[in-house]
Amino acid sequence: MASAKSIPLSKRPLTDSSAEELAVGFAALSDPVRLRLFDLVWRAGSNGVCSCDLVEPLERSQPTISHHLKVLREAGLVESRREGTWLWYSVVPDALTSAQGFLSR
Amino acid sequence: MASAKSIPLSKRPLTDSSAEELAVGFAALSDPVRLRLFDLVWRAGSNGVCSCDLVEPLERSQPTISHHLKVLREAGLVESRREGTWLWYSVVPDALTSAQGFLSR
DNA sequence: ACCATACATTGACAACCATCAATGTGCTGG
DNA sequence: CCAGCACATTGATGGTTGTCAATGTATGGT
Repeated sequence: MASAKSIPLSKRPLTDSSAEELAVGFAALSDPVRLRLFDLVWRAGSNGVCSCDLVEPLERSQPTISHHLKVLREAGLVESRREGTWLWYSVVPDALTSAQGFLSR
Repeated sequence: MASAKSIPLSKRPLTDSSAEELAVGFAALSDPVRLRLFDLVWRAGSNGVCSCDLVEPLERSQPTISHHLKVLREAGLVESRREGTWLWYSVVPDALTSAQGFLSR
């Protein structure tokens, strides 16, 4: 007999939970300011970028940038490392793999 | 002299307008219900799927599904074709290429 | 003409979001 | 210990969003 489990994962529709997980990632990238923010962090590579260098190019207040970085962090897209007074942000490795997997099928 | 124009596009940070365009696409995919909706339409292939078959599996009211389909349509991700009383939805070809391009660098 | 079906639109409401000024916290140098 | 810098948090505000009940519109059959 053919049970539901015999259907390959890729042939089954999105489960509620994986849709939820993917949506969190996409939501983090759904704001233009946050996208440019993520782009700047990404370009900085593994060294990362000091958040003090992110306020001016995005033309937003410091609290607003801090808020967006928090959203990106809680979505698991970026992480931060202390360096004295400064915080250096970098992209979490493989943070985008599930999104990439969904978009390219 | 080296002008800004000599820098390759891929090496320059996201412009405001392309960030806006990408954000619209990601925003359309930032809701779990809408993601599953898009997934179902996608799986239907070029034939498309009747929207009457999308209400029940997503456990939302008909107006809610209609609303989400409108969001996906206005984001340029899906399109609809009339077939008598029914509307058949399908994914717009190349709708995801810019998003894919951004995510895989 | 009438009715049923498929889908869209409206209106309303609670929840969420982007933004900033003001304030708080933690670190460093003197 | 204090002054200054980097960054986070709070509170407030105007705008947006997901949802549904009610209603509207279009199409097809009888």
